[in-house]
Amino acid sequence: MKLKKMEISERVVQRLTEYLSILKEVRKQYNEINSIELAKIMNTTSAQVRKDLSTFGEFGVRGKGYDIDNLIEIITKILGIDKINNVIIVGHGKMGEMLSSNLDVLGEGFKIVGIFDKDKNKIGKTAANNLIVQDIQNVDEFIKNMKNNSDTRIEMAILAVVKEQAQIAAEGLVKSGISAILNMTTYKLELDKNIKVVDMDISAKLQELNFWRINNISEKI
Amino acid sequence: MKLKKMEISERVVQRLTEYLSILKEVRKQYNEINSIELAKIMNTTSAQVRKDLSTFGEFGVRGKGYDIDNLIEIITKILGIDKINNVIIVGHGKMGEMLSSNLDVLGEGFKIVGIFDKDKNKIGKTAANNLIVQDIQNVDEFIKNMKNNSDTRIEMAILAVVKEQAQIAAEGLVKSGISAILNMTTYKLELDKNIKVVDMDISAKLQELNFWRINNISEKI
DNA sequence: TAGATTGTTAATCGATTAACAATC
DNA sequence: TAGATTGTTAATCGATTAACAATC
Repeated sequence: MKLKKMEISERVVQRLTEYLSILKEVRKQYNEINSIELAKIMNTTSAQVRKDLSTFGEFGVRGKGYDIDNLIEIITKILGIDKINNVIIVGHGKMGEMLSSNLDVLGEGFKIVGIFDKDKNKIGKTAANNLIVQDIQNVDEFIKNMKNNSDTRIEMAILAVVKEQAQIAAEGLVKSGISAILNMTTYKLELDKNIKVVDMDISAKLQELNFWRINNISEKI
Repeated sequence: MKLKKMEISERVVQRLTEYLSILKEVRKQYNEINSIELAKIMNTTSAQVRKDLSTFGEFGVRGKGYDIDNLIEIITKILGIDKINNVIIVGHGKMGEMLSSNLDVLGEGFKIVGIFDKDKNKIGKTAANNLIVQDIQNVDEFIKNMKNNSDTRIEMAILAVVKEQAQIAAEGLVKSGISAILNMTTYKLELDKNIKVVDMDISAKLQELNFWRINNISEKI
């Protein structure tokens, strides 16, 4: 799939993940959908739906709409979750445990292939997904051993350490070859700009929500 | 604090939560900061920092910059986390358990005052934070009993049920008086527009991250 | 006062939307 | 063909940034 490089905005990618989730839901009842119906569920305009999708190609049929299965397949490919992407979990506290024990939370397309912690009491224990928690000191060797086979290669990490360890842990991961980090800590990582970081901060989201609640003004969409 | 209603964008509020997190970190070393330094950590421009802050008032000193403690206090107030906001957790699976056992995850300003589930095996058990898991059928009574005292009133819920139950559970909460929901499910809730919803979808964030990784283009800031 | 940095205006940039030709 | 809905262009709207007067 060819993407017009540098021309895709963060917003479009975010909406793409929303479209996918909605389409999977709607598919339970329907085979087809048009931009007007999809826009309604998304709380946006049909023009935006069509524009977003047309960023990646022509997937609709004029006069008819979109085939839902087709759209699901295409978005799945665009997001790279048509194949399994290996992920390691770094930090096996409450958050890390939730991730390794909750089979559904990562969704399709991702597989946890390693769990690391620095706590001697946790190292060696078997997590709910049957992986053994490894010493964070061995993460470099682990990643490098896996990197020569595209099926085992690891480029993504979920960072679930305590805030205080976030920066140093992230730097170590980058040195070992990790190029994408889902940052579950509240620490704002400062890394080389070719490293992709997406932040996932529950307390920040709660703060946002609270702001809108107490100010009782409608969020712009 | 007076806000110019309807004139605050979602982006500004999101950045406000980031400023707060960064300022708390920087405060460990410094007392003051200027818009240039703050912008550098935020990966944005000093103009944006000043514009964002000036949305809410004049907090800086010309020629000097901002007093960090002062800024922290102000943002804390704007986000309404200078007081305790009561929250209930609905759904006590892996995600709900993580939330009720991880003391830090909600951050300051929020307090879990109730945990609800519909699973008979969970109801009556004591969670890690010493609250007893209650039958979801009692949530309406619980919320209504609390609502006449501003210290006990509950307006926020964290929705951590399985996707299939999300819509129906959310509708119930709204009927009981909940006006703000942090939605941890992948289901796109459809509720009255005066109900505030913030989505927190780990799989969606992973998908986003994966997109940027495989396309290796820089996200716009 | 001179130097520095804010707060704000105006210019720019980018994202959303309306409108419509293309076409199923 | 007539009706419907896409894909895309052009217009609009909103957010970001540059620039600078205000002022500490």
